[in-house]
Amino acid sequence: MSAFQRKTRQREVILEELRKLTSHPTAASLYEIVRRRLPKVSLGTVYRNLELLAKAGEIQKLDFSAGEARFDANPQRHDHVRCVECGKVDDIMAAEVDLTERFSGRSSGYEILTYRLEFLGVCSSCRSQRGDARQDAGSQGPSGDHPVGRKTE
Amino acid sequence: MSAFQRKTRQREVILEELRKLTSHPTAASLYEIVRRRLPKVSLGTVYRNLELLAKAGEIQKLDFSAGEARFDANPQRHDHVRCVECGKVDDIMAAEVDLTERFSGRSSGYEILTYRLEFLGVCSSCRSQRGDARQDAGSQGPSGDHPVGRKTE
DNA sequence: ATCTATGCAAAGCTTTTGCAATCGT
DNA sequence: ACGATTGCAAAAGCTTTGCATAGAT
Repeated sequence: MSAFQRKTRQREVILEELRKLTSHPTAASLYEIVRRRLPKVSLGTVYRNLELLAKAGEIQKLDFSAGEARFDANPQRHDHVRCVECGKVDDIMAAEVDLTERFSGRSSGYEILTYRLEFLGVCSSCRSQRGDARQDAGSQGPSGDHPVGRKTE
Repeated sequence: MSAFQRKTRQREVILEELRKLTSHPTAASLYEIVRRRLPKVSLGTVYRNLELLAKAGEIQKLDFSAGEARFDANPQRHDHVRCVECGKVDDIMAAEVDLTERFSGRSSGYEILTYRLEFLGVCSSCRSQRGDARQDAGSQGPSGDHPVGRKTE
């Protein structure tokens, strides 16, 4: 199930260096670090390997917006679900408790201001197109009816 | 404390149109919509106003990664805290329950695969620099300067 | 009459990609 | 030897910005 067909020095070093860090580096900063061991490596290779490693489940890519930013007329903090296939984003009410307080209690050293919670999944529309049969509660149904505060109007 | 000094037709229409939508549009798609009412509007103006509106708290910008993606050597799902001042990202253990199940129970129409939870706050290092005095014992050790932070905002 | 906000276009950034050369198997 | 992977550089998004002008107060 590996996504790689060949083992390369570049990928090996990229993974090794990333594992040494607890700082969640960007591709560019990891590139600078990897370059100290492989001066000839290219930024493109770093990007390609990070992508492959993430797909293989070896590492994790942290990026919510997946390219473009989106805007929500509702300024209130609330949660979202994003369809990983079509990119659609819906509002949801996921946590009935405010997670801010829950985490603020711990001595993290951070003064918590807010948080963002986003679920990733497949919407009913994409599931049916995929032939996955099951498709409960209408297409936009439940998520369509303003689950989150004032959006009405 | 409005962030705007003048009221303009462009901003008015942008906000109006965004409020009509439940689809969390991107700047580009909102631009297309606004253009139907203001054919001469520019994409730059849409970006500028969305930014202003978000800063003013009228709307919300949905984008976690704030530009660059970050990579985490730990492939396991876990939560993060991001310092809104220096951009540093730390791992945390925020929820002891798996939120996937919690949300999957509801008929959202989505087949939930996973989720991302990110807290936003101010790290102890930035707080002290800011003269905010208080700075409790962080569990992260020397939360000094990672080679990561950059122009996060 | 000010001076902010706009339109237009160019520039900036991060990320992706085409292609010939390289290197793992 | 085959072809996946690389390095290089150009290209491709998305977003920001400089500048002269329009427009709000």
